[in-house]
Amino acid sequence: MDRPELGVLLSRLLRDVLAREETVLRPEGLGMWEYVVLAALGDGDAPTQSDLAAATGRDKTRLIGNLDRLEERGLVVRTPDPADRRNRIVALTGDGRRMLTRCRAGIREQEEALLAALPQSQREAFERALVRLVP
Amino acid sequence: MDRPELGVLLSRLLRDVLAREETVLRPEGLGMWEYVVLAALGDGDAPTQSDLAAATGRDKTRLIGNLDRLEERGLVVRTPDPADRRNRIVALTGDGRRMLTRCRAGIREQEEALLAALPQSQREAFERALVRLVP
DNA sequence: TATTGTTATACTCTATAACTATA
DNA sequence: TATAGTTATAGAGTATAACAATA
Repeated sequence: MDRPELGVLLSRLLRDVLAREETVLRPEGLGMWEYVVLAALGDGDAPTQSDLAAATGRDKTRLIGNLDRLEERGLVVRTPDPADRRNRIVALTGDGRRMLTRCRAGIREQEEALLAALPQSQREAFERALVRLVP
Repeated sequence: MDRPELGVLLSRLLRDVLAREETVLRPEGLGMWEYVVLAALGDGDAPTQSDLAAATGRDKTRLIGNLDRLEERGLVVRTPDPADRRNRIVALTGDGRRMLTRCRAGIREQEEALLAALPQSQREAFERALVRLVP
């Protein structure tokens, strides 16, 4: 098949997807990485900041600013771990969970709009292939 | 279908693709953007630096460092446009074209290796969908 | 001594605004 | 005056190392 290189196609598509996500997140005053952090917390397995850094593929030092801002806004809380006082347990607040639910719905809508350009069978193959290719 | 968000899937896949490209480009001493510039020149339509900036979606000021380095290595030449002396025509040299051909072949190999994980029909649907989705 | 969270520093990219030479 | 190419400066994002508290 003759087509542009994967790097070119994927980077352009990703730019489009991120721009669509931003139209959802900006009205909520949420940055991209802040959303990623909320989403990781919503998925459960990220008790400490170290775990959270690993789960989001981010550096622990870059996480701190995001958590500071999210905590200021009352979307997450950091509480010292009684078992090991070096750790700080990060958790969503009620507001944080509602924010996450709202953003996820908006992003899902954006994805539907984007993928609507594909015939159904091609769309399914695309999604399956993506999941299979991702490391 | 229940799957991770497109942004997550695409950014991970793109990271993998770029890492594979780098294994091809690094031995040639070529940076990612330098390769992008060579590829745009190889595709023909990019006479002036302005055109080249537009074709690669890059800023004209960021292009300059890449062109400087490529010219030092003898992979491209910049010649003043006799018709409008403000313009500088950028063109591949013989070495530049050979470098491009070599890198393209290596990158194509890497893509084949990556896509080999997919059954043939799914792979074809994936590639068609990608091309259709890209803006 | 090793680890968690934090702060500080430096380095890379990028964006913006000036500057030149041509038109 | 406007444009192509260049240079310089400042800003964001990232990586690295050092630090305090705890184990």
